[in-house]
Amino acid sequence: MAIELKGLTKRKDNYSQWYNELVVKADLAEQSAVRGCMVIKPYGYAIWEKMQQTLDRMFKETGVQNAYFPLLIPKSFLCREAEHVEGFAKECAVVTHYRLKNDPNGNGVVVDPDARLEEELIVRPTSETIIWGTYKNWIHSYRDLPILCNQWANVMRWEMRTRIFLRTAEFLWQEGHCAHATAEESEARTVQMINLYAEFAKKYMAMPVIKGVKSANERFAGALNTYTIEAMMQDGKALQSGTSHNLGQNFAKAFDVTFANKDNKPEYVWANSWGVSTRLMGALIMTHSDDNGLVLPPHLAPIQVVIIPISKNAEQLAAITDKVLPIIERLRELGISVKYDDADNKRPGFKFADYELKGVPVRLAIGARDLENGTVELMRRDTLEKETLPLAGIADQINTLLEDIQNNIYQKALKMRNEKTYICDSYDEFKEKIEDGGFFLCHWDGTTETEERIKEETKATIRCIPLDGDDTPGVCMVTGKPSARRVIIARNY
RNA sequence: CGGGGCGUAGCGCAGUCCGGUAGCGCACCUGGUUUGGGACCAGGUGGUCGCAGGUUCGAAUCCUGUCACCCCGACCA
Repeated sequence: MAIELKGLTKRKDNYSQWYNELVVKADLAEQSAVRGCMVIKPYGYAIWEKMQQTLDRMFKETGVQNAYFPLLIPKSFLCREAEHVEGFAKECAVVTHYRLKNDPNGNGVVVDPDARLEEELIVRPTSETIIWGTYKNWIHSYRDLPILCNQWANVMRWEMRTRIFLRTAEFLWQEGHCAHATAEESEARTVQMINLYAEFAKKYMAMPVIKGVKSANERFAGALNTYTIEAMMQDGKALQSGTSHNLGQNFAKAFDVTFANKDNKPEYVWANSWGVSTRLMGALIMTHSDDNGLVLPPHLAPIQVVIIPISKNAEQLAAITDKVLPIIERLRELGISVKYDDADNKRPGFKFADYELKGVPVRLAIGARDLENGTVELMRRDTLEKETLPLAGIADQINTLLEDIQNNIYQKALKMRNEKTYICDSYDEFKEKIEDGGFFLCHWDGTTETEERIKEETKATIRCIPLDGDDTPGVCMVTGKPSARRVIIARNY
């Protein structure tokens, strides 16, 4: 069943189809000519930049500095940590040659067989190995610690199936890599960063998340422990939105990174890594969008206010512009990004629909009627409510309204998640209800076998063992064995 | 890699069963009228029908091969 809704085609039985179309129509991104890769278009990138700037600031407030490490990783580096190779080996792009030459048969260029690399290079799927290969040279004494580095980079994972923003072959992300003198310090940093991500999700993305620990099955390859934030999309599926890994001494041992402690005894360094990616864009889209398109949280919207003049002729437009300019000036003083769209080649109705599709939080429309009355029409994107207000003081009102919208869409997302979160003690009931999506708080005996069985029978996985909330013990929903506390089980992207 | 689908103008599609001048809607260009929710009228541009073979007087259509892409699985952030 396909329903045409103001430019979007929403197929009720296929959420991802709808999502893909929204991405394209809101001018965020498109498929590239390269398999599984994505072109992020200017408007989409502007949102990503907002996220970047915010996160970057938050990182730096905790003492993290930015650095950059190579794109290409020698194959031998990747092999050093056994679990790590195992986890990533199956999805790596490999550079084998360094030169092309003209095809002797005249068909363009071919790889020059004489230019084979002695050691193949891997396009980084993540940078732990190259970074620990480098840190070895940076760390000699406890005085060199901690090292708190972050890099903004692209990585590549040759996924079998890709989905725009959620799982592309190449994606943009930040990856933080810290080296510490003690296990306690490293664990504290790991937790600090997952808390930071959760705060970012809540305050900026208006997206509620559940903080938790991954089960052994879902853990990062080479980590002792993986912390995660899990969000719920509108179709009830979970989306892992950020992770922070306590790597213990695994990478220090693999790359032989030791330091002299205060007693001049050698010790392996303690490590953690943490990252979020352009997947957050997917999360943003799938958390807030409605049938009219994107709904952007004001804190991340590249355009927070759009002003659309409605005029019959040039003189009228000039009169409107006169009224609008002071408003723009005041909005900018308040730090609000505003676009005055006085282009005369699109009609107002088109602009209304277009900015709704792009998720601009507040729209002002001003025409002849308003000129007479000294008013302006304001529409808020989250509720689509329209109101005619006096021009005087409108900018300051908008300032408050933006916060209101930010808060409202968070509450809306939270309400949605709460309504689709169930406490469930019966496996039969679980199997039935999981079909409609949602988070299920269930007791689990903590074994990989049970987790695998649930996955096989229901396609749902343990998203995380929550850090907060009800932690009373019980018995496993599947096996009846003892359970330490309820975990979150859901189908996921 | 398995199962299903699809490939025809920038986008969305019809035409394929039953071979006979390449079509429609949107977009785009020109002119005019319009402008408070995706404007209207008139005229116009644009396609070696995914690619390669084959059958035929003649192929988008039939046959063989091949390559993309999409959806569902397996894998994963």
